[in-house]
Amino acid sequence: MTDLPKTFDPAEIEAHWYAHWEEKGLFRPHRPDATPFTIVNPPPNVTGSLHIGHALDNTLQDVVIRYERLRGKDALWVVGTDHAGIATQMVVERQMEQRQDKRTNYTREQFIEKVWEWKAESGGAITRQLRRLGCSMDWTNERFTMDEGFSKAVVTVFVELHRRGLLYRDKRLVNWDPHFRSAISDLEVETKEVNGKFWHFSYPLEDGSGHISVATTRPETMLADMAVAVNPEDSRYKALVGKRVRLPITGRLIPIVADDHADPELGSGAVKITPGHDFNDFEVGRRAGFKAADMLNMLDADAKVVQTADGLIPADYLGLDRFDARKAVVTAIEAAGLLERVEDRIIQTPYGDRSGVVIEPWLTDQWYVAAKTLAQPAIEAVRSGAIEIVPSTWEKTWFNWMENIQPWCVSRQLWWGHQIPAWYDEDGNPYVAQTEAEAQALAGNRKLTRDPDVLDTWFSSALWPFATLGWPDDLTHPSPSGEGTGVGPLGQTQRLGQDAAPTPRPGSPLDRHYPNDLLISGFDILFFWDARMAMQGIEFMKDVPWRKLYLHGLVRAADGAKMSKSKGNTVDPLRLIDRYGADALRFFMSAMESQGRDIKMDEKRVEGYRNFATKLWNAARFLQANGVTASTSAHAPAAELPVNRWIIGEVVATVQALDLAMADLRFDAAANAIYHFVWDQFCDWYIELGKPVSIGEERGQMDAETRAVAGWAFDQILVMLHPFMPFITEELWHALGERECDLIVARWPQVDAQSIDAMAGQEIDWLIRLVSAVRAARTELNVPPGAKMSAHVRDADETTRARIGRQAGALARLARIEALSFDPAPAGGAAQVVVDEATFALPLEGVIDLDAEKARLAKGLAAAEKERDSLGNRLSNQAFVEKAKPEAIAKAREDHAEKSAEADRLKAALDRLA
RNA sequence: GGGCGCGUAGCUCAGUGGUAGAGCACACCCUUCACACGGGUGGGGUCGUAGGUUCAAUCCCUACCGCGCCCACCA
Repeated sequence: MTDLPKTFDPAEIEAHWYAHWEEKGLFRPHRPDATPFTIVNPPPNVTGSLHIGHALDNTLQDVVIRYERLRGKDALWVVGTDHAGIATQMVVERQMEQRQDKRTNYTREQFIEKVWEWKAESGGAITRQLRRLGCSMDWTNERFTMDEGFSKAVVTVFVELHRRGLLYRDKRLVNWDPHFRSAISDLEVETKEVNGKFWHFSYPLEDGSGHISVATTRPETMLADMAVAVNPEDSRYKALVGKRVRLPITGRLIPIVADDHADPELGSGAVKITPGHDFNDFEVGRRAGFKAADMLNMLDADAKVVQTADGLIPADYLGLDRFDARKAVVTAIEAAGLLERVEDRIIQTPYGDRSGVVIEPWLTDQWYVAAKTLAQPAIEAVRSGAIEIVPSTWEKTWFNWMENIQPWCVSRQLWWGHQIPAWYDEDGNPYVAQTEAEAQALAGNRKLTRDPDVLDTWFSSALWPFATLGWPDDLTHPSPSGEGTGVGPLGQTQRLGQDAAPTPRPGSPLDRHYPNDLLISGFDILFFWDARMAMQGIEFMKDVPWRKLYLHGLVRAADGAKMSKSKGNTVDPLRLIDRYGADALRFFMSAMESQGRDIKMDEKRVEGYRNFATKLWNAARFLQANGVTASTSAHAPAAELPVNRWIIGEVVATVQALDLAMADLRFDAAANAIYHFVWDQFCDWYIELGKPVSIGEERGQMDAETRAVAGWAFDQILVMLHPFMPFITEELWHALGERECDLIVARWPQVDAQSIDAMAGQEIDWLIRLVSAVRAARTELNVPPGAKMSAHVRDADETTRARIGRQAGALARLARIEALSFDPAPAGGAAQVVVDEATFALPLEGVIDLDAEKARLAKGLAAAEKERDSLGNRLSNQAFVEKAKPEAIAKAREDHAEKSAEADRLKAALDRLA
């Protein structure tokens, strides 16, 4: 136990205690017999650095995990980083560019080696930053989505999904990102509204009998048009169905088909069909009888024009960028006199969320997950309550997305990531297996080549809740697909019987910690990550990944705008930590988190919580100076003094409030409960009431009982506050005495409602109201703060007389009332204070401004009368008395009587002044 | 086109079927022996608008006005 320095330096404390906790293994104390409690951290990108959203997300998780750890659970917070396919490859490629180097100067193996080197040197900065925030993760089992065990899980899942028919290769339109030259999933496409044009073309009929008008926002695609569609009900065009159109520029002959997709209200009612470059047209094309393989493609991976299979695109178009091709097509159509008109129009345009370039629907072979099948049990899990979503408003969003889910494209044309475990023979038949040897076994002596693609990063992170816990090795039989199983090109499977479904090895981490108890995530990754974890978790573990899903909002800039690097309005959490301390930032995040709503950044408020930390610090200094030390018992010490019995009850009430708030994941309510207890009860009243009485010039001693109770109450404060402010509380915990354990693994206060003493509570409540009322009167009458006064009490009942006797010292110190008598006040002016049944007269002869005092009393009287009359009116309302709940009537009667009496006393006091 | 959320004190936000709270800001007072990153006192809101339900609405319902977000193939 050391004396606390006068000033509180968060930086020093934070570094010291974090290192201490981690070295001693206190983030994951050995508690094999305790109830497990598990959270997995959303693995941040290995390229990432801590932004304000991480600060919120991780603070909330740490609050929960520390709370559960203090409550004695076997609390596990799984941590690791994500290999972040595109993001990481971008970072390394950008570095290469700076050295006049590029990825394609290397073989795939060499490049991947470079990425691993990058990771070893620069990756994972965020894990150090999470430590600065105070996050108590289990670093001893830190994972990476491409570490050996995790990779095994990914391959196993891929092979197994394929074996179950839930993952397949298909040729269809994908969202193609020409910048990355890769397919991306629907979720990675952002639709934006941009100013565009609507071009109306006139297509000549083959037989020369006229023209048909079509309109498009993407003229260049006409080079690959394969039909014109009209609505079958559209009488204008019925006669034309079955005729053919001679396309301008290419001269291709294409049919006019009937299809419901054509909207008679829109444009001319006829629509050009480009099955190879438009999702709608693809479907129309299929209905018109085209096979996917026959759909014309006119773009390459860079979105430059290439020759279609029929060879009809004129040579001067080949190699043009898609936007140049657009201009060229329009120019040519116009020159041919076939451009009817051009309209300005707002167009919904798809962009790649990472590349920012316009996405091209492109016909390729990709791997798809049968999301629709996997979604069904995930829908059911929420519907049945197996997963509870908090706040529940998100359930609808969950259902809506899951119910309309499309096949999930999981292959990416990148180098960095989990390479797809599929091999092709010379005829392009795929063999999916865990290893090349197994694939070869399936293929016989055909020569195999491995699929060069990698998996969508979210495919692997979807496995996070179980693959970090030892899956699949900790299953009763390690490989769920068994030895040498796989699927050949014709889909022959060696399916295991349902009875052979592997289960977690009893007692293994997988067994103990799956399902996780809770997932905390931002709603921005609800579909990307949360939903996919639910789908994969249920499929492979036969149980939900987590019992509860808590979704929080975004941290916004002070003006309410979304923070983004491009806008330059980001707030760096590390700067806030430097300036105010991690505890203050964490408390801010907790106190502002009211179930899912966005949080607006308010630095003044962070500062306020830094001030709160300082307040706590100084309270500890005061206690220390008065010989208060660590309590020796978890239970409240025996106490006789009302003030001590009162604070014990207040501690218990605060624990109850906190437990309630935490059970509901009301972080704001929890933070506010402990904040107000510390500041408004403990510091403002308890410490003041417990201050030793000065005897003459000598400083008095705090009595032994109060020292014991203060020590105990402060200990409970430190424990309760620890989840929110781990650093300062740990520091003070040790500053106040020798401890058996560190605070991080201390014991959460045990609630004992018996400790609440109602009598003592009422007495201190009375005392607080009396002191406050006297102070208010003094201030309003401009009585000098230091002036000591006497008081004459009238109408005091036995209880009040007894309280006055016990609390004389407190009244002297806090209200500056030195002498109290039950004799009538002497003649002359006096301020009068009414508390309950008693009236306190404070003689101020010569000093008092009688008019001011009259005005003061009149104001109080008016307020009391107003409430009295309002309640009176309610009570005299027949309808109220007949229909209101009995409790409400009783309450109104009680309040009415109270207010009436108060008004009467104030009136009497006022009369005495007249 | 669907879905969700928000509009409460100057600002940022809680909240409850019985005439409203916090933090900051503001005003006045206080260098009182833990703390001026403090203490004390105080001012400030017809709880977006209009209807409805109810004995009673800021809280429930409806419509409207404003703001934000998500999803969706209108060429």
